[in-house]
Amino acid sequence: MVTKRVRARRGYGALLGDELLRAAEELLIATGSEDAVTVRAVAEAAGVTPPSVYRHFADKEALVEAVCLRVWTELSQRLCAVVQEGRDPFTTLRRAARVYIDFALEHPVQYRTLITRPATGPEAAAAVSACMEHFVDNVAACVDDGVFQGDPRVLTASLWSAVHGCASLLIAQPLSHWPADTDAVIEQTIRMAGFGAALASRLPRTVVTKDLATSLDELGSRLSADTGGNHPETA
Amino acid sequence: MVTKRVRARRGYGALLGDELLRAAEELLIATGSEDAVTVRAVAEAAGVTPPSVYRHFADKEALVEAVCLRVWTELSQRLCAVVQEGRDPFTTLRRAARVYIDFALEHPVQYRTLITRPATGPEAAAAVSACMEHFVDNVAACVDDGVFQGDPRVLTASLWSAVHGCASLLIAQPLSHWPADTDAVIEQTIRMAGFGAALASRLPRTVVTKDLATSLDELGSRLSADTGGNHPETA
DNA sequence: TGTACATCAGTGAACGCGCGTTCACTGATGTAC
DNA sequence: TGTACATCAGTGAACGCGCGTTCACTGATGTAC
Repeated sequence: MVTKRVRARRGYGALLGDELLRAAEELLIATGSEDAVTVRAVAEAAGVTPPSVYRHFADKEALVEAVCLRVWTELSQRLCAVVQEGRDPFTTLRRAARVYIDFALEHPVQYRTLITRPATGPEAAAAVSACMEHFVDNVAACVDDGVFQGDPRVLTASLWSAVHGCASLLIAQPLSHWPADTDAVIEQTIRMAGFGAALASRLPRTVVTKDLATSLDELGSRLSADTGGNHPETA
Repeated sequence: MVTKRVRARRGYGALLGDELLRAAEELLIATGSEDAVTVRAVAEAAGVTPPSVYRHFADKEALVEAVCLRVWTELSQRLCAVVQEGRDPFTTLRRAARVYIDFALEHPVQYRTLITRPATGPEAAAAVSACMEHFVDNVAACVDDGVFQGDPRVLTASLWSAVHGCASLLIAQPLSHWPADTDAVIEQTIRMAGFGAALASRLPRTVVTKDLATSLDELGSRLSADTGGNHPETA
């Protein structure tokens, strides 16, 4: 039982709306399960009785949708901030990927809830699209730069798959199946996706494994020499 | 209301166990939601009363776990079949990726349920590990072949991220944000992941976008010439 | 071949619970006169 | 400055529901004698 909330002054009733949203999100975090976010639990966490919730949200669905909207919006803002750092598109893309995964790992339950629930309301749908568009725009810029080739939306779908998949697996699956070094997995995934998207469109449908390996070795040493002899990270 | 089930002959009580499993899985498919799999609903679908379920499963949890085990086992078998086709490791890996994604899209709800729920029982955990190991073994073989470099478990984690992420996004997110051509997205993702894993470990930490693009262009035309002048798939 | 009986598959009714939601209400507070 | 009143934030009690689970039971069936 949480301390009872002091009733808002007249004209300030809307305050409870925010408090309910915060309470719902904290409940989600604390329990790790969307099922725990019940109207009753949220009301109690906010120090209020269940019917009060209905003064601010049409029903439970609207409450959960509002929570998701907050999270999508925050993610979207973070990605936007990355874009505004103004680096070249390829670097920006990799930075955005890292920010995306970090965000997901910082808010595992919220991320899972977001990505599982198709956004039902128009606002939430817009927030999802906004996230997506940050990636698409950046990928299109990579195509303009010549580093990627092909349909930006298809490329984005693949890149997003890798990034989302990495976050999703790290959240969902127990550590036992995974390498201990989470950071290495994230970095490897981002490099794989970025360079893979650049390379895949340039290769023929079938390649001989040995030829591929040899060509990649040559390419690697040439580019390493160009950048001052950095050695590839072959642990 | 489903037709009532004829009571099993004496000594054949275990039959109901299978029927309940099938009923539960069909319910999962039909409704698209794990929440719809209630003891009551499963019992009714099998033409039986709720208490009967407890003659075969300790509780609801055990029932759901058993359903998941079936699905993991089937996926594991399919991947095993791919490995046994006996192609070179890199090709096998790409085939396995395709089979994995196809399986997930054929069984979207089951796949989501599987990947969301950490396997609680020892049998299910073993089935998950088995799936994972198919990939790890194959990736290790690719390392032996020289096409990949680095820790097979880290490489596998990244490859699995891409493959799982592709399936997961296709299942979870509405079509609106996606390119219409699902098949193109899947193929692009698999190529990106495979070639990306091969390339990433060979590149220095930082590369100049322009140099990368030029080098990749050269590499692409050389490999295309080798295989008889196939043109890269730059739609 | 007949019959008593143990075993087994499945039932009917009920339990307590927590859920989302509704309804008529209370009592504080700002405002009009 | 005082007071009546409309408005507003939030309440208390209850509704019907479906859930997982338990319990004592029923009645068919194979088997031992």
